[in-house]
Amino acid sequence: MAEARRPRAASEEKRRRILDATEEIMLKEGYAAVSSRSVATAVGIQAPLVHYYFSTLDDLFVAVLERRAGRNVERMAAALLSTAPLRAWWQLASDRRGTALFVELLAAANHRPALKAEVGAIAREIRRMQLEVLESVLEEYGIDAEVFPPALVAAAMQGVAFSAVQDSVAGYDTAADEALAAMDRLIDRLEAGRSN
Amino acid sequence: MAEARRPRAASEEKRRRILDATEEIMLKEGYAAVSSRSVATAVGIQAPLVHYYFSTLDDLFVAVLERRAGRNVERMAAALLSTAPLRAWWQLASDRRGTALFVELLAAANHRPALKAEVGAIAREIRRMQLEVLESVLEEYGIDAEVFPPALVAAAMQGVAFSAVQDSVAGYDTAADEALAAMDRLIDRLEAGRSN
DNA sequence: CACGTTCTTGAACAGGCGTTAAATCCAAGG
DNA sequence: CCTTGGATTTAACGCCTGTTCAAGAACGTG
Repeated sequence: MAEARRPRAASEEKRRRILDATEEIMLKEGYAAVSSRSVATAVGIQAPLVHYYFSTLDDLFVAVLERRAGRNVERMAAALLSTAPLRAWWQLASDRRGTALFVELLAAANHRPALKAEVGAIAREIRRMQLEVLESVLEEYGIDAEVFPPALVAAAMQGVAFSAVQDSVAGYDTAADEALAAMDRLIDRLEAGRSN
Repeated sequence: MAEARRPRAASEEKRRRILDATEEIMLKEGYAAVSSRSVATAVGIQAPLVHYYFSTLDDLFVAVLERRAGRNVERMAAALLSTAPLRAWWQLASDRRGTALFVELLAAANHRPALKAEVGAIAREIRRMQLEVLESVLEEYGIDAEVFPPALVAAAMQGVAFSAVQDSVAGYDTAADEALAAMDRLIDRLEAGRSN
């Protein structure tokens, strides 16, 4: 029995290029513009080759999400363990490219069950990590957990980032940059006054 | 020159039914599922008739947004003038159906310039109203405008509602209902402690 | 009833879609 | 050098798309 031959060096690289191109298209033209042909053109290959690497478009979307999410779960875990958890978390949450992509994935997930399941699993995992840390750390920040329970703080971090970044990226004139700056200052204040 | 004849009574009704069907499709299958044929089928007419009422799909999307937004601008204006502005605002912002539709419109706007312009105009108008009221009312609520300036409060109201409602509607298990409940209590507390 | 407008349809165009099957290319192993 | 098998392409399938055009139906008015 012959040894399993290793795939060519170029093939893992090609997977990466396909995922990169898909992200780019989602950001520039929306998730609905993602098709085997549009992705293929962007990469410089033929459409069926996309299906060779990702047999259906659902698989492709899920792969885009998983690559992003895998990195983000790690980063969030590291952020929450850092010496300034709120600041590190906020920096992650307010990433512009990530947020823009998130809007598309969220909307796409609404009518792609496989993607929706994956989004749900990742969202739950990340929130679980956040809540766990907040349980023990809110007090150090001097935040009254009666008034601002972990679930609300987590929703606020996520929500403010989402709302302001989305408006800022899209160019909607809603004082979004002012809100982002104020949030920066608020986080600074909280980190400075942290008791531990 | 003959007097301009009024359009038939049924035709305004048909416009409404087309817009209703479009909203329904956006909610159930996403904005990408909106097509002249899918809308026509839902209404029980032929595809070209959709174009008779809304000559392009862009026009249709913009009309959906405008109908919603028109109502919402009025409601928000009324809310901000009410005796409990934050509570009324929060009730509006946390509307489930409106939020779900908003995700779709936001994503659709990212690659439909005409829609994007309209979203921008409406977002700016609503935010302007909110900021104006917050300028004068934050103090009454005992909120330090140095720490929580109007822009941040507005982004937070919008963001928390968006984040929690979206997760709740999609069924993502992220303690969203807990966050919504906590926000309700927070608003209650603020309204109760209002000095005016 | 006849006219003119409004509303509605049937048919068609050119193009894009996801996906499959078969054929071809090409590099490495024996 | 020739076989093997992964990587890639060409061709094709049936279907859906936005939109236009011309024809027809339904209706209010003179």
